[in-house]
Amino acid sequence: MSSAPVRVRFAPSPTGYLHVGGARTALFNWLFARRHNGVFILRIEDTDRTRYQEDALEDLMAMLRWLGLDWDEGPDVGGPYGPYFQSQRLHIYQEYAEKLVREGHAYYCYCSPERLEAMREEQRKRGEPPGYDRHCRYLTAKQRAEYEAQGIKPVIRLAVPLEGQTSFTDVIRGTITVDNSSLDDLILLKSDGYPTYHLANVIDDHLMRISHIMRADEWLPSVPKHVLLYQAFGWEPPVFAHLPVILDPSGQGKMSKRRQRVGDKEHYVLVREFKEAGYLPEAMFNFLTLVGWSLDDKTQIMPKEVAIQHFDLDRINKAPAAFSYEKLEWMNGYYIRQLSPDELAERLVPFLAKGLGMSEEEVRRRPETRLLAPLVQERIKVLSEAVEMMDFAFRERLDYPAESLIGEKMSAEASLEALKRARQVVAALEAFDAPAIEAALRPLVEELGVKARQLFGIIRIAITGKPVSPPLFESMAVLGKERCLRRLDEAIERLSRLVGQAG
RNA sequence: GGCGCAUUCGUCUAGCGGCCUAGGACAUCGCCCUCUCAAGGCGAAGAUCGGGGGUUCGAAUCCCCCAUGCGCUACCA
Repeated sequence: MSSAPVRVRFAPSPTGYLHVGGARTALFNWLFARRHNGVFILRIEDTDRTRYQEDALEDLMAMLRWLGLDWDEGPDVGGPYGPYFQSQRLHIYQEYAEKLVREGHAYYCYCSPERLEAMREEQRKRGEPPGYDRHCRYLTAKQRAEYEAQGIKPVIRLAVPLEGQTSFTDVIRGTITVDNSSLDDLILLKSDGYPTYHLANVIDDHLMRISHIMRADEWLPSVPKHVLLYQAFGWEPPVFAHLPVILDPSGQGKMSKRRQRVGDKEHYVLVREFKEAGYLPEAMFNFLTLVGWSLDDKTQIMPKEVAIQHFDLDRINKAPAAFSYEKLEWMNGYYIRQLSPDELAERLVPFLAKGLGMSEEEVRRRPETRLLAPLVQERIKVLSEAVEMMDFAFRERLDYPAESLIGEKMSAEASLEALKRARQVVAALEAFDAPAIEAALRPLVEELGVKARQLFGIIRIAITGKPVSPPLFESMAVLGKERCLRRLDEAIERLSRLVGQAG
C-alpha cells in the first residue's frame, strides 16, 4: 500500500441529482480521508455534454453538505490541483492523449459511428463478442492523410497489447487478472475533443495525487484498461478499492437513479427526496455508513466521530447490499428521539410551514410548535409525519365526521352525555396543565361506567379531530382552556345534531 | 455470448479452522406498560452458512466443480 499522504476523491458526473449510491461512495471516501487526516476532493466529471444537467451540480454540492461531507479541494473552494471541473481541463487531456499517440500507445481512429454500429451488428449476428475490430490501428500515413483530407474528426484509441495479461490488486477484491486479448481498444478522446471517463479519470487521479480510488463496483471491469493506461504513461496506479453495489430493496438489481417501485410502495433514491421526506442527515449518514461496511458484530448506532475513528477498508464488504428502507426508518426515528425538544421543533419548522401553508416565521412564533414537538417526538419516524399529528393545534376548525364522536361500543346518547360531563369538568378547571386535566377527567371514567379508552377516545376526537393523536391531556394543555372548551362545545353540537336526526 | 464479481436468518450483517448446538440489528409475532398511536422493557420464531465434491482429527471459514444473481461489454459515467 502506498505510503503517500491520503488523498481521495469523489468524482461525480453532473448528469442527475445525487442518489444514495453516490452518497455512500462519497461518504466512504470522506470517512477514509478524515480517518487518516487526509484530503477529500470533489471533482466534477462533466465530460458528457449530451447528458449534462444544469442543476445537478448545485444539488450535488448541497446534498453533500447536508450530509456533512465537506471537501478540502473542489470546484468552489479551489485547491492546488485545480481546476476541478474536467471540462476546464480539456487541453490537459488532449496533450496527454497526443503524447500517447506519439509514443505509439494510442492511435487515431476515423471510423464513423455508423460503421461501428454495423460492425457490432455483424458481430452480434455471428455470436461473437462485440468489440472494435481495430480497423484504424494499422492505418498507413497515407490512409490517415486521406481521412484527414475528408475532414473527418478522429477519436484517439488506446492500443491495447494484443497478448499477455494485466493484473491489479484491489484491496477489497484481491488480485484480479485478465487476458489483454479480452480488452477493447477503448476510446480515450472523443471526436469533439472531450476525453472519455477512462482518460480523464486516470490523468486527473495522477495529477491530483490521488492515493486511493474508492468507487462503485461497476468500475471493476474497466480497471485493467486503466492500469494499461497508467503503464503507458509510466505512472504508478493508486490503490484500488471497489465498493459493493447497492441493490434496490427487492435485491434484484442495482438502485437506479429513478424512483423505485417495490410491490405497492414507491421508494426514494435521491438524497434530496430523503431530505424532503424528513430524514435527518445524521441518520442518513449513520445508515449509509453501514451499507457495505460494519464496525463490529453489534454496533448499529454510531456517532460520526466513532465512524471516523474506526473506518477501515478491511471491513468493507464484498457482497452487494440491498437498501433497507425499514432499517433506515427505524434509525431515523431513533435519531429523532435523540434530538432535544427544541432542536426537534426547529427542524420541524419547514415541514409544518409547508404542510400547514404558513410561513416559517409564523410557525416558529407559535408556541404550539415547541410545546407539541416533544409530544410527537417518539411517534414519528420521519419529520414530515409530524404535520398531521400537530395540525390540530394550528387549525381553527376541525374536520371530522360527527359519527366518530360516538365512543367505542357506546351509544350516541351516552357519548353525548360523556362529552357534556367532560365539558363541565374542563370548564371548572383552574389550573390547566396536563396533570390537572387528567385528575379532573379521569374520575369521569368511573362515574360514566365506561372504559378509559372509550371516554378519552371521544374527547380525543373532539379536541384533535382524530382517533390517533399525541397524548390527550398534554394536547389539551397545549391548546389551552378556551380552545378546548370551544372544541368540546362544537363536538357537543355536532353530536346533538346527529342524535336529533336519529331520534 | 465474453469477461469479471458475489452467494450466512425475509433484510443488513458478525464470522477470517476448534470460542458456532452460527452472534447482533431491522422487520415479524407474543407479553408487559398504556387515554389512542408510538416509544420502552421482556420474550419467541427465524440461516443445517447456494449445491456437490474434496483437504483436515475438525470447515460457514481452505481448494475444485456446478448453479444462481449482479456488473461490465458505448465517441455514458
